Amino acid sequence: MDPHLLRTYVTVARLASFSAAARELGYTQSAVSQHIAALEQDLGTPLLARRPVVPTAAGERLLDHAGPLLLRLAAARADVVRLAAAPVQGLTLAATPTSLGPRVLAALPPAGVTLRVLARDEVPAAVATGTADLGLVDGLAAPSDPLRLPDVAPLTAHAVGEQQVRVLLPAGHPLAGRPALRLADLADARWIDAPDAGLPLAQLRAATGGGGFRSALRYDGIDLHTLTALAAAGHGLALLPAPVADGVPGTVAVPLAEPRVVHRGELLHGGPPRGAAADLVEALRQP
Amino acid sequence: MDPHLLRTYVTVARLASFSAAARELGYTQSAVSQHIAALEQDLGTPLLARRPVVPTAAGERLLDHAGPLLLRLAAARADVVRLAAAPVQGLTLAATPTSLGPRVLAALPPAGVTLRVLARDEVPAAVATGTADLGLVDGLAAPSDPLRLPDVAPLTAHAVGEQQVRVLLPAGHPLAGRPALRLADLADARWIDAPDAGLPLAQLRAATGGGGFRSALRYDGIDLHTLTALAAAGHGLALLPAPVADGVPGTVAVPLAEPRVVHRGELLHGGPPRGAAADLVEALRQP
DNA sequence: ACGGTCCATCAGTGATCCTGATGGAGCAGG
DNA sequence: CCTGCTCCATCAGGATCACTGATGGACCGT
Repeated sequence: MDPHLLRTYVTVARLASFSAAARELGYTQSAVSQHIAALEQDLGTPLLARRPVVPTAAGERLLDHAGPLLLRLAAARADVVRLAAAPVQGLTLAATPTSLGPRVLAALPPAGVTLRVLARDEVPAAVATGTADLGLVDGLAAPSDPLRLPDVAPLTAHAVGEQQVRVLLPAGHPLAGRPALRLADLADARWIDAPDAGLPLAQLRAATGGGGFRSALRYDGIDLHTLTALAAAGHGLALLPAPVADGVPGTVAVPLAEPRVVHRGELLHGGPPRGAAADLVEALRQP
Repeated sequence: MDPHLLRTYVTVARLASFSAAARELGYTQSAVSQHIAALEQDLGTPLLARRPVVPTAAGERLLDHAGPLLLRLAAARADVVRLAAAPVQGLTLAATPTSLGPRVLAALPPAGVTLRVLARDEVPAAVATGTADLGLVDGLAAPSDPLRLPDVAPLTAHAVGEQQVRVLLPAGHPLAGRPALRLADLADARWIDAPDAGLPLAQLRAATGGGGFRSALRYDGIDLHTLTALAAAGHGLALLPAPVADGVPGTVAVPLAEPRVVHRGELLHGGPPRGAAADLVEALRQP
């Protein structure tokens, strides 16, 4: 199970074509065919049905493994090389949209920062593969409970702050006048499902133990302004950290009383941070 | 970064010797030397100091990655092969010592079961690599919260039961008469640190947010009888699921009132279970 | 000084991995 | 039915790679 073979396998499966994969990878079609044949012989089972090119059951299973595997491989390489390479100029920060609270923004150095806003799952990957020097992720968690992150590589996490959670209601909503809300009261409401922007409904369902939380609209983007505008227009409720939820025009942000969860931010890095990254880690570290 | 090179690298690092690694892997010393040289050239940095053979900083970092990486690779292979191979005769079950509650024991088929009791981290690895068909892990968690398991591979988990948590006190302990205990009251007590037997103190500290929980004795074994005997003899307190803690001679098992955690068991499997494994999954599945 | 051990290096060879060419299968159009 | 096209499998050949076995230099204990 050579990683090269694995890589050509996933591109063949993705493009559903041997020849297209060969073009993309810079091989001849012959080489790709041999790669797949070698993999199938090694594993003792067909992985792809030909004509049309579709993964078999075993092939599907291999696809589940191959992505994380290749990611980890890239992460290992990047992590080791990072130690050896010269300290980088500048600082690349990968962050989820809701993780950029005032405290982080204040601590950023005045120049030389590249900021890439990514979906929640992509941040650890970016840090692991060295695409970013540091990562900022956030999410709902019980107080002083670490976030559950996909472990693509051994990353170090520091808590950088916990913020209150607010329910974002359109201004005219019947519950808008309440001083606080319990999540159980809102199980029957319609929610915006925005997995990439930090609001996966599945997480809410898990937190409250099951039912409810129907989705009114699924938002696959990442932009928070759009998300709050959707909430203001009555397309569904949203659960957001206080600094993001407060002051959105046309909405009311009501604190969440129950369950006792907080919006927690964590700073990720691979090896020991160096240069500007080290300064930022030091500045943001929980006192 | 060929996995073969990675494999010889980890064995060289483990044995601190090129020649010993060559013997173990069935290579010549020359080949091992070339493997390491190839890796170092590929990554552009020395990984090992020679004479004595000790990993450099970059090498240490690579070691952190290599283990999980090779594990995942083996897991991917096993998972795919499992789908293709003939359904296994019998059933191999990997379990932590505390995970074998009465419900599980009752559901086991009357014959043909191989049971391997392993440390908590080794169970997912055993299931992923196909050493076991099914895995049973357990641990403390908030009610209806999934366990945090090392994700060596995409495994499927089913909850199989939640049990009350008891503090195991020696019979003469001053707190033995209490109807219930709060963990915060016990932060200053001495605990048995038994990471392999399912009682890692680090987990307790995390659950209560920090301090306390000094360790009186560290128990590296896996055997529960020894652990309860240690607790009875006053070598420290232990936190155990009710079915294990109740009825241990010379001890009193007091329910834990605060924090509200349960002892949760989960059943793990890789691909879709087949044969006897499928029956057991069906029988244990939470109704 | 001298074996002994250990790792690095080198030459040689068998295996491997590519490319380019060829062939068969399926498909659309005539 | 035949033809032209696309797609994948297979084959032959050549460059490259990965091993072995031999040799050499560095260090260690005697």
